[in-house]
Amino acid sequence: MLSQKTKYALKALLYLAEQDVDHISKTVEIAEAASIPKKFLEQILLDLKRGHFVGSKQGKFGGYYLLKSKNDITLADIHRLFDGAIALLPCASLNFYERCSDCVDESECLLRHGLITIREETLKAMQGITIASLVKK
Amino acid sequence: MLSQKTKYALKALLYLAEQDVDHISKTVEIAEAASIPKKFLEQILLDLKRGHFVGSKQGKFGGYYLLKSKNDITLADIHRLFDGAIALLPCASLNFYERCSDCVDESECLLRHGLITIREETLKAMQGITIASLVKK
DNA sequence: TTTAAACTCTACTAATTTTACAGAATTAAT
DNA sequence: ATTAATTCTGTAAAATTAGTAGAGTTTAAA
Repeated sequence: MLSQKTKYALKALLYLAEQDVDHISKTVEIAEAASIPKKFLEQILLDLKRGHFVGSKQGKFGGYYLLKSKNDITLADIHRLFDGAIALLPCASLNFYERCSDCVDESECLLRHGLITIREETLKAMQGITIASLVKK
Repeated sequence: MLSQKTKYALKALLYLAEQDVDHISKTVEIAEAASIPKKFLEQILLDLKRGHFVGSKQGKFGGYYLLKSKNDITLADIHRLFDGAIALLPCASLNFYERCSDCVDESECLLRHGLITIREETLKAMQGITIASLVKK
């Protein structure tokens, strides 16, 4: 399941994607439109900025805007940024690989192969969902 | 990601699937073979029993055995039993449906449609992975 | 009928993660 | 200077997860 954070991040990105290009959205504006606690959203937008998905303008009349094209922001990207691995176990993950501490021989693990298959399929599906595809209905 | 509980449940089921039919496995035997804390495993096996995936024989020389065919136990089943919904949000779930509290109009929600697509695809993938398919390499 | 060896059940606890909130610092426009 | 915004760090409550404890129940066999 997605965490609230990821869900809020997606809703914020959707809001930004719906604005005119060059429009700069204040945090409070996004928070109200998308029903997100403002202080929590501040953190999320900072994370999105560090992930280079959004840009910001500081100071008075500042705010946030999409940095990447909405076609280039996928559900997989945002999931990885906030919730981490797509795979069901770290040992089956591409970007968050970690060995299982209780695993004697990874190549012998019956579970791992199946989980890699799942990861490949869900990843493909999640990469197919972009902010753009969500916005256009 | 899978919880430890789900991972342990799968490992326990894999162990049971590898035994001869009619063989009854003691909890301690499974725990040692699959590196699972015994007391934790007891709970897990009880849950698997309540889910009708395994059966048990009580008393001396008792233990656990597969109740369903290993072809009929899917990753989706076990995920649902221990970790709940396959979908990324409750509002996109079949078996664990719940309305989002912050959602004004569900039919208008841009996120939900995409998440339903994802759920359909991951569910199909997870239903394709059975204990049998995992055991036979 | 007693004992041993197993499952069954409920409750508890510790650690971790999630979900925020608070407030000071910084930046930029007027 | 002042105002209005982002930025940064730290804190805290709530929920979840992972695991432990211990008493109870069942069954087989001596």
